[in-house]
Amino acid sequence: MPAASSHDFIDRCAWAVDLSPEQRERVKRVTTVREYAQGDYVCHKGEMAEHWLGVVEGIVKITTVSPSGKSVTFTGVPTGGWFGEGAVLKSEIRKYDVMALRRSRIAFVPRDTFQWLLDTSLPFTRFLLMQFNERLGQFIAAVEYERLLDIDSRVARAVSSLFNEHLYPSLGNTIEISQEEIGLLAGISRQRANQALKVLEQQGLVRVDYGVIVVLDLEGLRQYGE
DNA sequence: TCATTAAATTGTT
DNA sequence: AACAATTTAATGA
Repeated sequence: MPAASSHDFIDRCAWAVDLSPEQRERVKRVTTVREYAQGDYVCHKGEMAEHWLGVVEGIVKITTVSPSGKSVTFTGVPTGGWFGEGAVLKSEIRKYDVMALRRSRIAFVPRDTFQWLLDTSLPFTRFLLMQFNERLGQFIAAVEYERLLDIDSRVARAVSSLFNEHLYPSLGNTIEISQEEIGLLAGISRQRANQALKVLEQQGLVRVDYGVIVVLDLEGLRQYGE
């Protein structure tokens, strides 16, 4: 079914540029793409991980349930981001839930192909190492942000975590995201997201346009509230 | 290119 | 949650 042209997004992935034509061909052949509506779950905690997942278009959020029972967002993953490598690598179950914040298309790379790339491509292995390192950084930031009760700070974190030049290189300093989606991401109401974004805009950290957020001071955004 | 309209998003209560 | 205002995108003259 998948004509080569329908999987062109593979060519634009940072981890694919250094693959051999044969490797890329195999990836394109076995990769499937599924579409999800807003609010749909891409995968659930506890499921066996059979695929490495990429956001072809849209945005998803990765959440876990804290011991106290409340849902806490680990991070959002925008277009161009890949996730789920941890569970695939170790043939484990998913450690989190993944929900689409808007209509999104998700790519599924089968586990055996993922393993094969790891075995045969040094550039791919390097990419994965980088990805793990960046995610570790995000995790550390998330642990700190857990104790931040201030809503404005949490929104600042949620937005700044979307801007990572290694994990999501295609993003630049602008992201198309509505305030409702910010609310979903940060676990707050759209109204409160609107309020928080105004505060951040007044501080000169972001510019809020129609359906768009432009980051003016990424470092300031990351450190906001500390 | 401009005007009209519908849909999405934002501002406010 | 509801409503009004604003912006965008699509349509057709």
